[in-house]
Amino acid sequence: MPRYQPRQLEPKWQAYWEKHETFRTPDLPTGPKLYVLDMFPYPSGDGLHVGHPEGYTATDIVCRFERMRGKSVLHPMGFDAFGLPAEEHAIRTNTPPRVQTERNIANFRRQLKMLGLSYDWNRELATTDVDYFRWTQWIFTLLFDTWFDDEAGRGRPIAELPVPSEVAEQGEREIRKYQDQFRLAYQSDALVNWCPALGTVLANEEVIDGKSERGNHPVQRIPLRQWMLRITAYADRLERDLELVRWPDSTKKLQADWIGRSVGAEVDFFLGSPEQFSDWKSERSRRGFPAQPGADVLRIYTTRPDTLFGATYMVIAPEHPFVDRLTTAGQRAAITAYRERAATRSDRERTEASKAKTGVFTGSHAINPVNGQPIPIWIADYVLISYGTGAIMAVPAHDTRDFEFAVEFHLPIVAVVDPGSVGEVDRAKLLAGEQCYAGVGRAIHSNEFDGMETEPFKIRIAERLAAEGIGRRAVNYKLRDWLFSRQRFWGEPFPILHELDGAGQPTGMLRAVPPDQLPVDLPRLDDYKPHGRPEPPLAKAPDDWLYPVIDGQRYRRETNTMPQWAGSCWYYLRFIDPKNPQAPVDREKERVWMPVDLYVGGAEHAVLHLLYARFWHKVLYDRGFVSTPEPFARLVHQGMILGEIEFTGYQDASGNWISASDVAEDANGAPVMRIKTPTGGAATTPPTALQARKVDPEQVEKKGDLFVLRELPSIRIESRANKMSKSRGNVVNPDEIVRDFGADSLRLYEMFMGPLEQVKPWSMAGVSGVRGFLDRAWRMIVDEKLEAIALSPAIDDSLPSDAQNRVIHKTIQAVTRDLERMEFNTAIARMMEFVNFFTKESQRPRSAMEAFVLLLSPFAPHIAEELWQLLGHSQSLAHAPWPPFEEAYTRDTSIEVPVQICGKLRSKISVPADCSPDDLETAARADARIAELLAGKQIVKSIVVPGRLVNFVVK
RNA sequence: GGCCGAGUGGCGGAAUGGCAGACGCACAGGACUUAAAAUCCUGUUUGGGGUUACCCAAGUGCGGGUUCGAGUCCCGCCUCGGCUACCA
Repeated sequence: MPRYQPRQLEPKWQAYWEKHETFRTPDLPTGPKLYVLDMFPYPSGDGLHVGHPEGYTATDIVCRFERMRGKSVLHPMGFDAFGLPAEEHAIRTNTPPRVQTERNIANFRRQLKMLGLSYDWNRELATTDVDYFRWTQWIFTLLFDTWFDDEAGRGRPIAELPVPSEVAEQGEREIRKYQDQFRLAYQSDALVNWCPALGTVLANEEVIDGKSERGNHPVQRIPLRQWMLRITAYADRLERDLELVRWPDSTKKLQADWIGRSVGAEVDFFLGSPEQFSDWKSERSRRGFPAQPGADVLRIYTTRPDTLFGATYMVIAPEHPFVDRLTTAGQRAAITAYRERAATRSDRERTEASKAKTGVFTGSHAINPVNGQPIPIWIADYVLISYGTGAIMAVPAHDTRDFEFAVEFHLPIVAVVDPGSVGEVDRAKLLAGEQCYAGVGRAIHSNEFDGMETEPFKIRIAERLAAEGIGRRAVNYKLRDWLFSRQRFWGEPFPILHELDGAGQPTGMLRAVPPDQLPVDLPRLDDYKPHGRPEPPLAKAPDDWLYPVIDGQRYRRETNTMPQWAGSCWYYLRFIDPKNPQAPVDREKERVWMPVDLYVGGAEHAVLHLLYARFWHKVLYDRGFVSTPEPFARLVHQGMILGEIEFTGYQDASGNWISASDVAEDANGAPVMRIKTPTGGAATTPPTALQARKVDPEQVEKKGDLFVLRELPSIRIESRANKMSKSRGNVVNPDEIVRDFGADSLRLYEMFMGPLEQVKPWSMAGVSGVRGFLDRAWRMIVDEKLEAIALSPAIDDSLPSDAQNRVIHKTIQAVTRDLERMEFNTAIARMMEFVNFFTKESQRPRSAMEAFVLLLSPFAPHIAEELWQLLGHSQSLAHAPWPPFEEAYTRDTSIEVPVQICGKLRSKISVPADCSPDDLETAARADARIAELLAGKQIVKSIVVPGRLVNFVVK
């Protein structure tokens, strides 16, 4: 037999690990703890993708390595199993979504186990488990029970919310209504993205170009009662605490940009006549800036209060509540038409039309508070109702959007910032209103502020506005509250009850389901179809589910369900204590295991999942249920794995090759002839459609930087790796790789492809390459010529020679260091060098082979266990100590040092490793070749770097 | 448009500012074999020179700069990829 046969070996060891519970993690760590987490997968019907094992193998290697170094490792896996595909399947087949979901989970579990990942499967969970979502619901009730105390900067129980006495006097129901306005989970009538085809409302981030992310269906905006989570209350802390975590800078920046904190000022523009303006101003001076703007002003938000003198018009969002009031009779028809169009216009249409600004004059004016000038008020959809105050002052000279709008509608442009001599700005054009400049400079046309630099001016004018009661400093965030409800069946039901009156009508009073009555399980339905109305499928539930009676009071259950994000917001906590019936997680266990020390997952979750989870974590922290301010101490993103590199050529309808340099893409991304219009004018005929053809690598050759057809070198061929997709037919299935090469080869290849975080193309030849390495490693230890399994005759109990010791200890050192840095590809290269060396050795000491097997084991655990057993061990190596290296053997006694003349390599000398700089220089001068080249030259300078090089600078 | 990342042999990639191309793939030649597969050995950046050992020159997307010395640091571009998009 004994060739290396992963197909027999791998199931054997997987069964062994399972039987011996090799990777069971104790409830509490027995040594230094390490919590390593993968982003758990959505169990789709397609099964695992080769992208999954990339991150999973990386974390598995870290876990196996650290276990051997004595750490108590928590390494769990689960499934993010709510979601639309299962529900769509349920609708098609009229089976409960749970059925298909569990089938998919079983397949994912099988595939994950097939990879030999060292999870503690006793901790497995799915977000759809009733025992799990019971606590998701419990956390929702906690959000419902929490308000954000701005002064303390943290969430507190709603019972501690100060209630104004005039409210308290009106009794219990008024108090509850008052409290409802401050809860972190609240209801709101929001304009939502209603997708008729999916029968659900989507979050903004699930809508791409006006189409649903899933299915690409059209989306409309309609108002609907929705559950919202007040994530904006935590915006400041979510941004600030990014400092506490070791995450990629790019991800931190993405989150900070998404939160989008900006500091500026709110300013009130007077809506009365110029004659009343001075009265208004003096009244404001007396009474100060009101917390809520009255009807006599239009309140705007700006980050550039220094440009107030350049405000030549104002714009309010089409949805702004003042639109009706500000519209004059003559403008009414135009305004109404514009508002209707804006309401029905999808985001896609807005995007496409973004080149040209649109808007309508209301007929009204407001007065610029700094100079008393009346300026016109317009409505336009480039101003968003949901940001700031929904109204802006337009400063066309210093804001590109305002500039485009002003040019379009011939509005005045007044420059108030002198850029001085900034590179690309034409100062004369700016002053003439022909160019826009958004940068900083020195104030002009700003009365007594002329000459001030932008930054001090901002501070000065803010003080002035505050003193005069017409403005105040303000902070805004791009982040919006989180639209948290979905009109679907397959999600966590909200643990919320709507109180009903005697006639069965809602009273508007809410209560959370009491904790002892959780979970609220999903009811069985006759069918799972959405009805095309924005009313959730749960409204079709049987009455005994829908209308519970508690303490004699009849209620209607909330019929919305939570979005898929909910379950992934806290799963990392449940893994610590997955079976706890009393609490989401035991506090003592939480305290010792948290935070997650290493979290690995795709960069596509850089914003949403990671931001939502941090938000929930902070609420749990404020309420005393977790002990760390941040959940994920360190984050790493694995890079995407692309398909095999493909050569693509293009042909026209008659089969003539078209050079890739002459190919462009049309609006749909289809290849067409590039239109050459030397004058830059628009083409009159539509471009010729082309066919993309896969070209055999044999027919292609490299010419300079490009690839061309071998037969027809004038034809350029595209060479690139594409995203794996069903439609392209370049998806690699892990089942096939395991079948053909083995799980160890798949693991090893995914790590050997390149740095973990980089995007990399798949290559089947590469997989067989690492398989070749495992074959060689096997033959280094096993005698494969024999029928029975036996060690290679080269293996004995001798002590390693000096040369062997150097290889052994250098390899241990390098692999250990690379693992600590998560540089897996170079660690594998070092092990390959080890095998290349030792297969040439006729005497292979057992101790050396054992050290190698231990080094290999985190990467290729099955073959390593098998070899470990062959080397005479009866126990799994999973907890064997990591081999140490001896410093002395990692240093060579004699080293080769390059000698340069004027930075060019001219010779190499061999010297003792501890050679002094003086001796090194002497040895370099003594080298025959160097001496010859130095003869007759004057040495200007000698650079001697001990152990590295010698460089002579000569004239 | 903005932000982030990446450009090194035929390919994936390696290189604390110090010998560019480790390791693997692919390819070529050789050994073993009746033969093939498998395996083992040797070679492979480009151009030029030499009988061999070898020597010379150029070379990490492009153009500058810092330095004794730059794939690596700085400035300015180009190309590709990802994310994002009127946030006042």
